[in-house]
Amino acid sequence: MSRTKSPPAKQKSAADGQSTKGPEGGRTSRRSSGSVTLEDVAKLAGVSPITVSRVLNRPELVTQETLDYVRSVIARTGYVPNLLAGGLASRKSRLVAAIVPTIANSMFAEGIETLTERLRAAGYQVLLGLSGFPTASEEQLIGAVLSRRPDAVFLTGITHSTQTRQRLLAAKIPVVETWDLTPTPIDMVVGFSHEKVGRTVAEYLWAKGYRRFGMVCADDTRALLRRRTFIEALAPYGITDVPTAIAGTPTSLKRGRDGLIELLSMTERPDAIVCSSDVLAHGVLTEARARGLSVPRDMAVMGFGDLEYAPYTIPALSTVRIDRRGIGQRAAEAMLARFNGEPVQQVVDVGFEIVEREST
Amino acid sequence: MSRTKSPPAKQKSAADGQSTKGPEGGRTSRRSSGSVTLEDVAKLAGVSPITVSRVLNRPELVTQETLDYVRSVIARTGYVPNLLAGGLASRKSRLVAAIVPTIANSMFAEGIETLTERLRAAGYQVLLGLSGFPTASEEQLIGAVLSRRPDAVFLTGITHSTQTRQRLLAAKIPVVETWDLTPTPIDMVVGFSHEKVGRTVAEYLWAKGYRRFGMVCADDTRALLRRRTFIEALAPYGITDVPTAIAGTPTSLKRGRDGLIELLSMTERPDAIVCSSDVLAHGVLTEARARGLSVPRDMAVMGFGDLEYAPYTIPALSTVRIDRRGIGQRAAEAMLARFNGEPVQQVVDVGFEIVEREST
DNA sequence: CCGATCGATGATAGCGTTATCATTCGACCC
DNA sequence: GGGTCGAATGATAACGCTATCATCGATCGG
Repeated sequence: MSRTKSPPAKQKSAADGQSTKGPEGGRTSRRSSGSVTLEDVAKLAGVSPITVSRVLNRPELVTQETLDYVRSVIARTGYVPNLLAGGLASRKSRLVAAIVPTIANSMFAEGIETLTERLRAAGYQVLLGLSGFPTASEEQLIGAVLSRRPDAVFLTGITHSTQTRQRLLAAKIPVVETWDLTPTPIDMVVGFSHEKVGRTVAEYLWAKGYRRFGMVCADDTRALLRRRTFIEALAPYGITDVPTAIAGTPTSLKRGRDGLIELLSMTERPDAIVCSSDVLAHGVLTEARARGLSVPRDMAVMGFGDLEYAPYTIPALSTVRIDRRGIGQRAAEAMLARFNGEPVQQVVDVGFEIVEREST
Repeated sequence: MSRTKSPPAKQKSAADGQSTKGPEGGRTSRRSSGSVTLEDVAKLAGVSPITVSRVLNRPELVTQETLDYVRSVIARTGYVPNLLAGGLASRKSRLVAAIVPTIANSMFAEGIETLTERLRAAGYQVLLGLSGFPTASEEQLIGAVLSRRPDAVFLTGITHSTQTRQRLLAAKIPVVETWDLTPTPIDMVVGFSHEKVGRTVAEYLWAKGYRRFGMVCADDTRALLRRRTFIEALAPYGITDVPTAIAGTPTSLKRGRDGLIELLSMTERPDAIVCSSDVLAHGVLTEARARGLSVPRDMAVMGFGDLEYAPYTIPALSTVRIDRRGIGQRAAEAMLARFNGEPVQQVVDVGFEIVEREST
């Protein structure tokens, strides 16, 4: 506890004698911002700037005494570190970019929430990029985002232009592709197999005895992929045609209702309707009710996602459970592991699960 | 068109003679990152760094000829500007922080989407902060966010701690509070009056002839505010008691169903149920159906928000329309106006509108 | 025909941090 | 008892960009 040097005594006087960045300090800089800098804190505390930096970032290297005193000065001055400067010097921005088509439906939003929260707890923040708007290509978005020098990138899907891949590769940072699976990710991938989902749903419904199928499917890469394997899996059973109403994106309850209307107008009533999302399924359920159709007696309905409300619709919606938050969490963990130089799994399959409720 | 100086000729040779940052260039820096910098581009193009900077940021100051050539070098080298460095030097981060409780329901998510998209088009990006997680106080979030030196901040709500207000004020940047209204914003506010919503809904339902009211209300500042004025507005009519089921946040269809169950267990069946969100209302509608209650004959249901599905539920949901995307848009516009030094309205009321459908 | 003006470009000096190496000083070991 | 080591702190020089002022011709009005 007893130390020769006594920082507190020293700076108290310094603190009193010199106000924060007045015009008195030698020559006035023509660019200074007026806000408190690390150097100001250092002067007031009577230590070198690097010590203040250590107090903030590597406190274990600093004496308890110095630590306490510098911290008190920081509190007193209301110093807010400048992470632009810190990031420039350390080449670590503590920023993670997340690129998703949309956050306006909980499909992706929950994963982003979990990602954001996990990363925040570790001192990172999330830069949001929306690729679903037609005005911004993923290409441009990547450029804008990389100029912030993020420490990692979260991507939705596995289909990216060659240029996008190259730029991400060139950035030499962890990249996590999500919501799908591939043996050849840019870097890492956290998702599940849409092909498998399609096949599993087909087998499930076939086993339940359904024979005439219809689909309400979003106009979306992954949804269409599930549709393809769903149909392929039924081929061996002699099913050659699965009438499909293509709903636009973003999916909505209305589009689900419209999808069923369209489907029923183009074909005899199927005995099972497979939807590419719970939202669409909810719409199908609603439209079925409006038409006096009983689900599942007249027609079964299958969703995808297992959103919050799936168990609470009438009838309760059978669906495919996806661990949406798990995707965000695994992605965050993979990034953090990489930051720490720990080994990571390149391909993480979060799987899925058929959830049978009342609608099938 | 004819110029004495011929940049193209000059640098072509330079480009060929000197590869990007090899070990040959004098003394090797001990910290260089290896990625292409603005200086590299400048050398290759045979111009000064500042000219390259101008090509990127103020192209109108540069000759077409120089512009074209420098751009070709940028493309050839795959140069990605470093906005950390740029932000540090220019004191403009081109970053906007958005703090919302959650993005997992479209209430806030759509506004954030619109904000993000509008700002992106103007060269700004959005840093996402989630205040809804109990592990992170808004206080801490503000600190983390301000250390990025954002050019503006988007906040949800108007209730913030004194310290939060002070720190935001001290940052001297545009701050837009949203989703509520106050005559004394930190800086600007874009929202609507919850008090007025409560009163308006009360008058509307009273005028429709409803007399026994119940509420399913989220445990949320603004929802509770609407509830208060709703009840106050009914007092003159002799209504002294409005049984309320308080639903937790985040709201969900399940919580709406549970809310109705709770409400019906605590009181005689009201003839109108007012819900603090469409999600809850949807749950109430669902539970009513499960109990064989006819809406609105046995019981009217009123929502809040006018989410996408409100017109498509059965019966179609009467609700209060809020221009959710408009809030994001106005906020973005206010920020951009401030960046350009244009005058802005401190208080923007986006209003609301009762939407009468079938459920009332 | 000359000073004023303007357009294009450049030199210099930061912006606020942290990486890296250096220094100091007491403890400790053989 | 002298050399070694390690803990704590500091000096210096980047990090990659832009603000600011300077420079250099060309243009132009009187």
